[in-house]
Amino acid sequence: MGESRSILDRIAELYPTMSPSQRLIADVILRDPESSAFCNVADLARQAGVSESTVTRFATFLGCKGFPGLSRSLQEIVRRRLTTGQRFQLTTSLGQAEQEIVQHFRQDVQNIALMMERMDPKAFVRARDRLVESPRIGVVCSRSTVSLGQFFQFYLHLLGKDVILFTGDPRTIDLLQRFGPGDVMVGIGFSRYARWTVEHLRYVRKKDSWIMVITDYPSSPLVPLADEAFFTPTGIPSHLDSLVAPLSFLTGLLRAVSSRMSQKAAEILQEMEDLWAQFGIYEPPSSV
Amino acid sequence: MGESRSILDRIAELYPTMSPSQRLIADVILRDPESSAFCNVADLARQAGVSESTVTRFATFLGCKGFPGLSRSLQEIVRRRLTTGQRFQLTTSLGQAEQEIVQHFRQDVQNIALMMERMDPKAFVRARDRLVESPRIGVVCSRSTVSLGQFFQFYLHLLGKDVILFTGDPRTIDLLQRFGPGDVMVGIGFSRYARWTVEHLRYVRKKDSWIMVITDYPSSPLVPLADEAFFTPTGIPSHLDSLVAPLSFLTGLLRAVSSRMSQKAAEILQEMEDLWAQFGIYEPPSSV
DNA sequence: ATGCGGATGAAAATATTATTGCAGGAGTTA
DNA sequence: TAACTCCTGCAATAATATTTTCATCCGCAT
Repeated sequence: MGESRSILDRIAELYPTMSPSQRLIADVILRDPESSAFCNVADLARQAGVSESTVTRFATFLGCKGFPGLSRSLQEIVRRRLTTGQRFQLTTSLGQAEQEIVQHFRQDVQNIALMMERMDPKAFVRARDRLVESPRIGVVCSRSTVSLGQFFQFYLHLLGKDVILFTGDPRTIDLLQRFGPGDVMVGIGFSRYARWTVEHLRYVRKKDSWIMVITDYPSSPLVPLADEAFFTPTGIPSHLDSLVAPLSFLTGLLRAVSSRMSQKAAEILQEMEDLWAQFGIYEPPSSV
Repeated sequence: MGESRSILDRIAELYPTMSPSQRLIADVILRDPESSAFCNVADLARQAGVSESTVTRFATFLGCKGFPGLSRSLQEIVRRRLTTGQRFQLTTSLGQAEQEIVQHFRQDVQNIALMMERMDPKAFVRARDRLVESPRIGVVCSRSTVSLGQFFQFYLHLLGKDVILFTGDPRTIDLLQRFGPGDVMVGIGFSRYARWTVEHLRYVRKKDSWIMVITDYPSSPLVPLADEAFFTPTGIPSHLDSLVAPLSFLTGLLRAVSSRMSQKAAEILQEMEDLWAQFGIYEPPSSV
């Protein structure tokens, strides 16, 4: 059954046995196989920063018939993607479990598409501007959506914002009192809305902070508490919601904020780099 | 140079003025532009049943810079088709900010699609089974990916699993020692891999636990430490990765696990319902 | 019929692209 | 440190692909 697998699998498989230069080439291809399919030896060599010889040797190393062989294999991938296309018609021989997972991914894509169609760009821009302007931002979430809140907080911190996460932890609840006019509160909650989230927002509402919520339906109890509401589908209601669409929304919002604050963001990031370096936060680029 | 229009339009436009042989070539291209993109002069000549000379003359006749020029134009089409999900052509009169955000969502969709197309269903099922069988599961993540780990942990808890989250908190590090053969460790990390995550996994590796990792590229330092690796794209490398595809993957995995454990999961959930009710976790369904 | 103009293909000429031989260099071991 | 092994890039070479040349053919008007 060896021949049914794609050249990409083969590259990944042989990756550990590759020389440094070969890995550079592998990286280029794996990062964007579709583009590589259009490259000739020179292009690939330039992108990988190695000589052309190394590229052709790489191709034979993979067991291809010279570079053209590798090229053809990559083109196969493009072809398959074009024909099976985005309809995800993966092989018919998939079992029950595989069918289900494909179904799941398809639904996530669907969710994002839906969210996109329903979103009001004006509202999005308004929310972005509020976030850009407000130095203090609160995030209310609980249970499964805490992960979303954490994600949001993490990146807002990188942008220099003061972000307080309210997840139901009694230790932080006192901080709620600080919020007032001019502050921004972000509420996140989906069907079977946690009571706690609602109550929190209800309190903040009285303090006249500006509230935006991310929820699933207009009938959500969060909506009447919000100055601006965004709707992101979470798929079939079950005990296991998909938070993919909301995460996509939050990421998009963060990017918009970041792009708006690009000057300041760049400065902060620069300082952060030093800090990270000093603490050795990141793995050094692959040795050898 | 009004290059905004596609070469296909130009071919159609000039069709009436073409000679019979040229029309033969045009037919071949128009019938399947994507395949033609990978043809050389000889291939195209053979398919159209004309000589090679006629093909090159055809290319210059179209105003292309020789046959390679035509080739490039066709490849452009393929590229566009690969990068823009055909469905979302609502690039109407949106402003700058709106363009960016639409672009972002589109990329997330693309990421999920890519992840799916590149995933090995067999590996997915293997991972699912490991998770189903193992009572103790560890999750290693840090910084931005903590949100993913939390999400994963939250739902595995609902499924009755013992899940320990290792995020770099020194207070939990001692729990690492508990892991051994038969246990499952899940590592999550993306480009500019946090050193901490890598070291953690390195330790666990020695203890013979089964390790699965979710990362972006085969060149990731997490891969050599793993028994099973899954690749999920995170979009353009920047300080702000999109964790949408990884989240989609994790959600899918959770659903698969849950569906596999349906009997037990249902029981646990039933008990949980009582618990939730007693604590009044959820907002009561709205009146009306 | 005959000569003319455009179109075409075979093949030579040219340009491009891929491969290989070779030497230098980095790392490793004795 | 010396000897060895691998890896790599340069440059020469080989292979392919593309373009051009040129002879021919076909239809058409004189």
